Amino acid sequence: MIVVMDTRERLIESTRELLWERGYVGTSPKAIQQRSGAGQGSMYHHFDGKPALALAAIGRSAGALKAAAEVEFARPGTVVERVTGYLRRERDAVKGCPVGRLTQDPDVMADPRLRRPVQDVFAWLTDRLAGLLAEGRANGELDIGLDPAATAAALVAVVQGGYVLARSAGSPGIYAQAIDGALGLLAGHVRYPPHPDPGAQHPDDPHQ
Amino acid sequence: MIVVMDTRERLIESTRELLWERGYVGTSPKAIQQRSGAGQGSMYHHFDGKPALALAAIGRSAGALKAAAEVEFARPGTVVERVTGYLRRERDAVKGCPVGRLTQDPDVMADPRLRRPVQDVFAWLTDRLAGLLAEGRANGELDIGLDPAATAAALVAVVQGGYVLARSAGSPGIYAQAIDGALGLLAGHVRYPPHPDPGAQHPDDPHQ
DNA sequence: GTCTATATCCAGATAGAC
DNA sequence: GTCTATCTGGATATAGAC
Repeated sequence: MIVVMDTRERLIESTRELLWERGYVGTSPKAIQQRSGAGQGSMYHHFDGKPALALAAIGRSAGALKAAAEVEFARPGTVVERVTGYLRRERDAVKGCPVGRLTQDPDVMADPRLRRPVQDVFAWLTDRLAGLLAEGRANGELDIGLDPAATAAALVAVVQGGYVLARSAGSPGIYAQAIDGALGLLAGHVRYPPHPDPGAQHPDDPHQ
Repeated sequence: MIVVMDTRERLIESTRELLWERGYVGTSPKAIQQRSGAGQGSMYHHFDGKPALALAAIGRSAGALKAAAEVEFARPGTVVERVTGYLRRERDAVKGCPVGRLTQDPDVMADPRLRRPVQDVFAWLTDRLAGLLAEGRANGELDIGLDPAATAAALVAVVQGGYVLARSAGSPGIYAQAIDGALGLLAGHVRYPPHPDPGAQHPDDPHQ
């Protein structure tokens, strides 16, 4: 299947890539034009300027992050399996997180409109994960003493910090190690089996 | 005590602050001159150019990070107490990590000389922490099943990722929560008491 | 919608006087 | 050591023709 992108679409995708690779401060209109193949006039026809283009690109990256996480969270399986799926999801660790890296961009953080999608997606992510952990605590899978909100924040932080370590090392090994460490720590709070939940399909217990 | 810095010193410190606040790409020679109070000619007399100035500033930030961590690691007390001290050390979470933020700077990562101190300090930090955790495992304080290297990577990642979350939220609460979560997870692997170590002074057991 | 021309300002220096 | 002058190029647009 060949997907032909129109100019507007190519501008947004090129901006997304450049924000990921070089950040907002490090991305120039000229670089966006060259990568997208659009001319000067064409770019300013479709978008007011660099901030408007960045807003479209950032919104899209935040949406993609949310969707990719939700895929893992919504899988069948125990809470621990789904959390593990999220943490072990394939990522290009050395490339870093397209949303997380924006928190280091002073001009993004200074502009409320650019900052909003970044703030919102991390708030959503930690809340969603906290809900999942609370579910695991309620069904007996996880220790009653485990704080869902704090644990969720820690797990999201391990992913974001894992990117930092992988970039500093220039290789993804330390990212995988950090995830392993987090799962090893979590394992100390897992109790089997979870209580059966009539509303859920469990792969090991498919009511056959 | 009044400390008078000479021009060279003010240039390095100003660069350090600007790299922290705005990154390498976002920091211009002019901004450095204005903050340091040095003129154009003065700056280029003391340093070859922006990369040379950044190298001095980054080396200093990396050294400061290492020294601050070592203060916590070298305190008296159990391994868990010292790891807790490191994690709970006062940090301006919203400002972020002066070294970690450089991993998002494409021009820093692309220059081996600028990148080296960043890479080295994170490698040192995870190794140092892994050694401490191995010590805790050996003296019976920590579960035998705990992987020191992976756990160390996870804990360093929680700190770095906590900064990302705090910056995204614009407030330090989520950073503290992530640290709490990590310590809560670690608590599931702590066994008391540690074996007595004749070479160490323990505050709860001071051989009085 | 896309193109080219033009404009202003800043980045990042170099040169030489003092 | 510090100052001012000067330079090349890129960032970030705006204007108007096609």
